[in-house]
Amino acid sequence: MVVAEQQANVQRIFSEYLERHGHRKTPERFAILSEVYAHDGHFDIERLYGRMKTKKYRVSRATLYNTMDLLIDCELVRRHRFIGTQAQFEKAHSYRQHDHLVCAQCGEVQEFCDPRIQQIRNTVTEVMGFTVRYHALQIHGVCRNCQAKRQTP
Amino acid sequence: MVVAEQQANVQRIFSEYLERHGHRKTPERFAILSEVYAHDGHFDIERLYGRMKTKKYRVSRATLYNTMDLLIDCELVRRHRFIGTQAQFEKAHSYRQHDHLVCAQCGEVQEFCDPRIQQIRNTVTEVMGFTVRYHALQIHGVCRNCQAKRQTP
DNA sequence: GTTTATGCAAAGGCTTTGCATTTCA
DNA sequence: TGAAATGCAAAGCCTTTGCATAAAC
Repeated sequence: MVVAEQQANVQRIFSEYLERHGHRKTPERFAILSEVYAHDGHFDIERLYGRMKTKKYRVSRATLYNTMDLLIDCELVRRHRFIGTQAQFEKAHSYRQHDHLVCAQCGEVQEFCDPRIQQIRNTVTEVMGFTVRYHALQIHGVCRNCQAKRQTP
Repeated sequence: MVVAEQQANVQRIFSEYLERHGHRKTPERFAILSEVYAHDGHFDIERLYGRMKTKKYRVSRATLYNTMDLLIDCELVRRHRFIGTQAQFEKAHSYRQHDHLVCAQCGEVQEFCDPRIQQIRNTVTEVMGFTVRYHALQIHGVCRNCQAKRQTP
């Protein structure tokens, strides 16, 4: 099963990361990673907190924030700020490179891919001497659905 | 003088925008716009508040936040969230299209341009039926300076 | 046995809100 | 004059911090 494979994979990556940095391998950390990789799409801390509370594992918000920092550092999770101040997260491993379309009307966030973004990253490295770790491209506007609604109100 | 020209230009755009939307033309609003366009680079609300306090015009933080929303709506100002929760703003008119390189080491934000981003916007419109209003591309990593420091510590 | 992580609650920082006062139209 | 904007302070929301307790190593 692909999902189980991915779980095993990221758990191993995280474990190695913790070891390499002298961090402890607590059950909370692995439970959080597991929960993060059990779902698709974006989530905020409150939602993750709720999910874990209803399930077997209850962790504090503080631990969620701390663990997110670790997961972001080892590139298993990405953090976004689409609108407002609240951070949104998503899993980042084995997930095809993508960027986001944010609809100003309905607030929905769609994903899209474009290979030219990789070319831009390469150019930035070559021309500006900038070592790229990651990028985030958000395109804001009005999605197809909301546009249809506009025309026939 | 080019600066004065630009000031006159954006004041007119803002004035027309306010009229078109039935908003009032208060001196605070024009003073804020003027202050925003008197400087280059990014700024946060606190800095703008400080600048205006030391100068002739003192406005409340609430009015600054409200006016930023208006200026963003008429595309005279852009809002960014580079790191953390605090919003950064910059003027947007007559300013060549650009994106940002964010250094994780020193926190500096550089600008860069790449015409391929416009092609990506066009493709998104054609293929996904998404009407683009604006975009934001942030590339995170380590800038040239910090990399040099790393090598010779 | 140390040292690090967790959990809780309190503090913090940025932003928004409510309401009295002022000001534009 | 009437509706909208301002200013101030309080409230809100998300996030971080401090400290006692628990648990890795």
